Amino acid sequence: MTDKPKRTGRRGTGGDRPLTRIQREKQDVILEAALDVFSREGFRGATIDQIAEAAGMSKPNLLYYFPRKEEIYKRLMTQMLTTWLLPLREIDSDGDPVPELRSYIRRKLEMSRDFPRESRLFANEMLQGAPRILDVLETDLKDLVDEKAEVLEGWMAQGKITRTDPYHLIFSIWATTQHYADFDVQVRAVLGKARGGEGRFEDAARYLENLFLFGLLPKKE
Amino acid sequence: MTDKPKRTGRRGTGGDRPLTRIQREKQDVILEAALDVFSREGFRGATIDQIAEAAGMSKPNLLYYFPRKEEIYKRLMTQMLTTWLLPLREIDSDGDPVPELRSYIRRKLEMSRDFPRESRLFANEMLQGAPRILDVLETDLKDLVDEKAEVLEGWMAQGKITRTDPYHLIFSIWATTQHYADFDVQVRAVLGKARGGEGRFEDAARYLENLFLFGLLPKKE
DNA sequence: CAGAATTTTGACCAGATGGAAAAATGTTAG
DNA sequence: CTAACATTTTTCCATCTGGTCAAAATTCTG
Repeated sequence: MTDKPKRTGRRGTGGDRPLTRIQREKQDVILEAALDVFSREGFRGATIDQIAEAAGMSKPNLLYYFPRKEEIYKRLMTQMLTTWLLPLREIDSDGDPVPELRSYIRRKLEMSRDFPRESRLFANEMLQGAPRILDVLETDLKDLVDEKAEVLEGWMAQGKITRTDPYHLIFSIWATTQHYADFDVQVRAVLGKARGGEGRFEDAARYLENLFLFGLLPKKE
Repeated sequence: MTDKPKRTGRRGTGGDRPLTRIQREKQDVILEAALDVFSREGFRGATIDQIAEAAGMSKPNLLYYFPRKEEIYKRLMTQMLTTWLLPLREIDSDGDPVPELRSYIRRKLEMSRDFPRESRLFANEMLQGAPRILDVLETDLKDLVDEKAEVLEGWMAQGKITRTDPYHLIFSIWATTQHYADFDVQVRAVLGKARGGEGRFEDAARYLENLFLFGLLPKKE
């Protein structure tokens, strides 16, 4: 009655055998295509057919690599979450507050520029109430933010930055930087052809740096 | 061959006759339910059945009032857009910059608190690339922002606020305030039970006011 | 109240959608 | 080269989805 180690599943990627070359390649192609579709349409709005077409393969073929839609989505989510939080992790409590914050903002803005689909994927999940990652938000993310909030509070106690709410400070950095990925259409539409080109990210970086450091009140000379 | 003014359509709301009481009531119920579903699932992700159930009526009955899904969505969009931009319109070029901006931020934050679904509906449309309202963004919205950007530039010229990019200034107010509606789950998850209650909006208001006025550098005494 | 108009329901339909099964084809280690 | 395994294609299916239609039920109006 003991199962021999012989493969029982005939599915491409179900077992524990190491992935073949083709499996690795195709999975990447699928995830890439899925990122496109999911980040635009959300989980419900995306269809396997759309993803398969974007990946250049047939639906059953795609389902050979990911047995169901949700698997693709989950993989994208976890993949994205780690890279997405990297900049926050990198904030160094031993560093100087101003350059640390400045480079955090810059890095987040660069992520919006270079990985807008990841940002939108995340935003889409949030809008839906984060049904599939709520637990991660409440544990891993919360822990990380708690930790960094303490760092910020330390800096405030030392008088290096002004005393303010560290959580909302983090929120405001997230909001302002991710805005350029999530609301990209709007940003372009409002800036128009003249200013909506690639330069918009440099403009945003300059503006945000100033905002976070000095606010809007004119400096008294 | 001339059509008599007699109703040709048998549909509830197709013609130009004034709406009956029931039509007005039911349309409101439907729009309310649709706001719930569309703001969570986006246009593609939402189904007529879901909306009908949320509205407490059968699908064909709902389709009697709105002949197709898209009609409901379009109505919600235009309805939302006007109220959504009200606070921006209300910025008064003759007012004092600081209280004007302060109250603009407060109003936008109140909208996130009181109309989070409208905010999410808008965000959802943005994420999808604004396929149905891109023209409005490029005309009405752009014009309005251009106008207000000029107001801001006037204030800057007078030295009342620091010289900075007025467009990105507006973006940053949008981003930070709408964040509390669109990313509500995340905000709650990170703040936890202790601080995630209703007080979070007051905290946010206090924080944002400070950020926009003074930035994060400590004030030199 | 009767007749007209409006509203609601139930049955139905065509196409989309997620997914299963099995046959056919390709790849690769011995 | 070939058997074992991996991949792809074809066919198929049940359910979901947007939407139609006629008949039944209800509401309004004179």
